[in-house]
Amino acid sequence: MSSTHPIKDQLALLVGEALEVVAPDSPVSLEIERPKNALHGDFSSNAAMQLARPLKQNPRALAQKILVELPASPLIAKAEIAGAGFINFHLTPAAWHGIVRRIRAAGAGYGRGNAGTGRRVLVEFVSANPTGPLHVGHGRQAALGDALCNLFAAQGWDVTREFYYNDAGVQIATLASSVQARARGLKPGDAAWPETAYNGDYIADIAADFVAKKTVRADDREVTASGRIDDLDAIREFAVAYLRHEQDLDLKAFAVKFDHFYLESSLYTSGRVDAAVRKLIANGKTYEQDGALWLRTTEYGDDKDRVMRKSDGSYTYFVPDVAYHIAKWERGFERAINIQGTDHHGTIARVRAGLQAVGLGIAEGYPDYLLHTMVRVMRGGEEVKISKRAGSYVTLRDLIDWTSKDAVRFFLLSRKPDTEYVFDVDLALAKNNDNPVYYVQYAHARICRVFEEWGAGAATLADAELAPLVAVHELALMQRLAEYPETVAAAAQELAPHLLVHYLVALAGDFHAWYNAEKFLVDDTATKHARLALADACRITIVNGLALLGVDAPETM
RNA sequence: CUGCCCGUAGCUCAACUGGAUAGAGCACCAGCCUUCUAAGCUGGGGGUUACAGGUUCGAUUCCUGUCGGGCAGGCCA
Repeated sequence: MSSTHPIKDQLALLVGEALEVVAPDSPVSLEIERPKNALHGDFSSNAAMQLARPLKQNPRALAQKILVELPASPLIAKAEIAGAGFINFHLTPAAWHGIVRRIRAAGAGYGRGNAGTGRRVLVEFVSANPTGPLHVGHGRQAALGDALCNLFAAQGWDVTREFYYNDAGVQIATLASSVQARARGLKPGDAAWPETAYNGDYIADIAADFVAKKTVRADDREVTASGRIDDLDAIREFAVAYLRHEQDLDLKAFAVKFDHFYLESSLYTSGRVDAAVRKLIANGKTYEQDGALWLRTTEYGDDKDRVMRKSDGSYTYFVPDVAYHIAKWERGFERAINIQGTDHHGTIARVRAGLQAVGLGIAEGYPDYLLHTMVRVMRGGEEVKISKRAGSYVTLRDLIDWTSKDAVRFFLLSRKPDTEYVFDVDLALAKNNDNPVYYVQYAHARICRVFEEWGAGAATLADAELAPLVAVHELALMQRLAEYPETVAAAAQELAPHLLVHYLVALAGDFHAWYNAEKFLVDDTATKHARLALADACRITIVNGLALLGVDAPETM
């Protein structure tokens, strides 16, 4: 287990050397931990406790032997045995000063790793069908997906962002007939208004532009309206392009950019769906019953077999999904991550079963899924009601307009994806410490302001002596800064961007506490330079962390 | 009824994936004060980690059951 923590790594090496003498043949998982209680030092090792059983020795006695063999190091002020057999390390201030130098030398590279170097991952997210503007749930996906991509890229992965959608299914047919009804002058509530139609006002906008023969250009297509109201195909094409363009604007406002748009219909036209079905049949994983074709998904842990091809000859929705994921695999993505709402969790077993059943050697558990729950919106102390039937719902762009791209991103990333989130619009607008985005961005702005006041650039601090950094707030801040790389690594590995959000809030808290306790621009030059260097390291880390979340770090606020 | 997810301070959430006395922020209480950016700062009270068992040196974390909440359970997507 590599920790990626600069100081833990060095301590692990030291303990490892001692273990080679004390217990050369007993492999222990060398983990250096940070004790919760400050009295237990800066770091601890439980190696002696792990070895007690296999070596049949008292853990405290083992700890003593390890201590004796521990190489001397300028990092360690004191190492002692405590509790059941922990070895606790108390570090010298100089050990922490190395962090500041390391951060300032690495700059934008601080926190980057190489765990994914040479590996390709495809992240599929948003994937909204073009039937309306993006809503806040899509916003959560967009924030999660983009942050995850940034995190993987920071670990060296070759990342592709993909948006998958259907431009030809039942929902799209409904969209087309809704626009057609509007183009004919009908409104929701009229006797002739189709019962299943979408009622939103935006449908009328599309109809008006279609009649006016306008041209719309989306990121992946361009269509000019014919204006012929009886041509449902033409209406469908125009409406799809129109709403794709609307979604592009939503995504642009949210600063999310996709590498590819993948069409479900292309899986049919390219023959991929048929090929996948033939493969499943040839492998004996299917059977006919009641006029339908079934897939034996129970062979792969599903609780019942699933219909692939309905008795009317069309495929159920997960068949193209299987074909799509075969394509992902064949395109060379050893890893695929899908971000979806928890309401779709039923598809996971089916898609994975289909991928195993085709027998192409696709890794078990491919693809990964990151599921998220719904988002509710509070404004003025009341919940903003979302009613799809009435055609009124809070769009992603509403939320961005009411607050800001940064607030929406930060807030939507601040909770574990699988817990329900209530977005508080008033809190997102608050300019005080209750607002976590403000709190973090303000820490950055404060540092920038101090440097402006000082009047020279951070580069002039290259040779700054850091010995004056010994105050408790300074040590706490340096400890926090040292944890940044492993936080980024964990957030990527566990598909958990919220870990980085919590980290940044804590880092900002450490900074503000220090700022409140000490003045930086003091008369003593050595102290001043040391503090400015630490502030600069803090600034670099905040900028790097916010960038991974897709949040800006303004210099003034 | 079945499957998946969740349950931690009054509220919103953490807890480095099995470590030592479970931590922050709101809110509450008590002081302080306006300084490089101000809309505050410092301290304090607050917990049987839903409940009951189990696994082991050690459990918020892993296993079983119960209770409570969310989402699913279509030849819909």
